[in-house]
Amino acid sequence: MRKELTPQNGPPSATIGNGMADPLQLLSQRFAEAFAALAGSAVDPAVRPSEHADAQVNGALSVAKALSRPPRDVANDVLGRLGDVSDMCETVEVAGPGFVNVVFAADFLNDQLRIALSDERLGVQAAPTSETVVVDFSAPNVAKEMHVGHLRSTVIGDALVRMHEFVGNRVIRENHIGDWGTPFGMLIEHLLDLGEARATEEFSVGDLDGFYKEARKKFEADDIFKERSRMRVVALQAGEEETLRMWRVLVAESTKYFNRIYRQLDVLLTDDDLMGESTYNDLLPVVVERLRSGGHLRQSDGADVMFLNGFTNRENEPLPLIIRKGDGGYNYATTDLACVIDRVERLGVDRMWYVVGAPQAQHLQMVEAATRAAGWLPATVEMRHVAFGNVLGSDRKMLKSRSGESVKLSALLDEAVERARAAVREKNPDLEAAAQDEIARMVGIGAVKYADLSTDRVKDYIFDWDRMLSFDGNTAPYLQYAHARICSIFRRADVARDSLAATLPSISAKEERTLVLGLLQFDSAVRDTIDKASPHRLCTYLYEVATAFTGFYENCPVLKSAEPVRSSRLVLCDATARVLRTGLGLLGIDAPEAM
RNA sequence: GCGCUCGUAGCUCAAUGGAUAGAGCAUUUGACUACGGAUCAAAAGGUUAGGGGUUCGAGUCCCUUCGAGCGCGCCA
Repeated sequence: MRKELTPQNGPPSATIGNGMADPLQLLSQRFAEAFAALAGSAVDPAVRPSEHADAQVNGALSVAKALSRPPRDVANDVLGRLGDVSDMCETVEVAGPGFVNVVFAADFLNDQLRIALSDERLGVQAAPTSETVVVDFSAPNVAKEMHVGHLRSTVIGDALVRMHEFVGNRVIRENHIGDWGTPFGMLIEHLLDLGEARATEEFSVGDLDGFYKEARKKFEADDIFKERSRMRVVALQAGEEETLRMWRVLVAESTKYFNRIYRQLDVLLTDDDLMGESTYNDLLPVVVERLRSGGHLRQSDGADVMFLNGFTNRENEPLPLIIRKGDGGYNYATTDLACVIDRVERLGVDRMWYVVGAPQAQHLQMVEAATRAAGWLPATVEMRHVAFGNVLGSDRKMLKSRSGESVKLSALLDEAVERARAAVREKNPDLEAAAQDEIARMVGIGAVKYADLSTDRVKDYIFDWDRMLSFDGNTAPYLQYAHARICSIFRRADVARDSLAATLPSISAKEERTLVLGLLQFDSAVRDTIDKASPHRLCTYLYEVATAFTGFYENCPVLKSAEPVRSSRLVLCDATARVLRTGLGLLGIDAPEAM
């Protein structure tokens, strides 16, 4: 069976988040003082990774302009005010038009690595204050198949949840499933026609699209059925008990199905995270009443609407946000407003992140504008659209199955595992069948997730089995392989990884220093990824670590080296494996110990 | 028509306003009886869609043209 679905970080403890930072940040702090002394005000030293050194400081160039002085003079002046940095730096020198190139002292890097390794979070600092973050993601529809369209929201949202939890924020996952609205009249009537037993069976084999399409077909072709459906919607909204019971059957069967997909995908979502549209029904009249009493509602073509500054329709007239339809019903905008009230007033959020496709941008902007205007969303609370692009086929059009339909998520994940299984069987035929299955699952699911997470989320990406399952390049299998290789070294060495706790790393070769410098930037990588809500930044970082490890592995023999080098290198191996495993874990991807 | 997003090597993708725009694949050349060959090294490949501007410095910011995708009143 699968492992349990708990996040990997334990509860905060005294041993984590102990204030260490990556070398570039520490360097930045030192330079900030020198720049402030020189310029008379706070200046960002602009410390960056460099191809010419371990780090470069760019601040002198921008300051020079303001001071009307030659940049190199300013850079030299800064160095003069820097004080003694020999504890940290081996060399500090002005280069080019006014850059300052810095090479760190090996002992300093050794120390920082030792500190990071004593921390179960590997140096990643806790959020300054623990914030309450709602992440709204996945959101499939009841009685409908989950398809590739749900992949990105689910995978990206899950990764962001894991990262927020990792840095100590209080995260509330919200799965805003589509469990209400006019289609339920037709779905319930179709359920009645089929009989519950048969309908339940259809759901359990995962053929939800068939169920939905049959209902839709009858609705369009059969006026009597259509009328029954309308009446059923009225009964549902009126809370008629038998109707509600059948509605619950539909929801329960659907969520069972969603959960199967979520376990298959290995994401954290459970029934506890369900916050369907129906959850907010009682709040909808409150939304209207508050807006009305606040003087925010206007009448337009019989509907209650809000007009918000800056939104116009195709005739260049003010574009309304429809709060209550002409027929008295509510639509999704009203529900989204209720969501904001719930999250702010009941949950006390600091941040709301909507992991929703890019086409919803205008809608979410209007929801934000409306709730800010109504005074429900304080300026201190962040509302952020974590937008993403489409999954495309090799033809650069929306990914479709051969028959032209959207691809079922379950079928796609099955295929991923099957393809991974074939690769594992071919490459490592000695593995036991059970191990092969488990590794195939980790590799196949990991490949799909990583392909989705490793490119800038706002862009479309092209879905390509061969590329995502390749062991070369920026892929999950490559990172997993690097991790498995390290585990193999320890098996051969017959050294327990935790026995190295007292061993101090000692950098000598340049490949070691490159690797260590990379490992020490885990903190920055994670926090930058959260700041930008861009998982691909963490992916790029992990790929760079794996690449640096490959360079180390090729040039720095581990097991063949004499002590104390051997032990020091084993520490670097252990550190790399921990960063890779933890980093992949933050993306929701497992790292097998052999593959 | 208005608005949003995107356009980087043959392909797929990176790149906090910083030095010579980086990777992988594919191509070409080479290395080693191997701490896991699922390897490594090297070469070649670019007017960052075009044009203008801001800046000491622009793939990145602003304007504009072209191209692609998506939104724009009672579905969600």
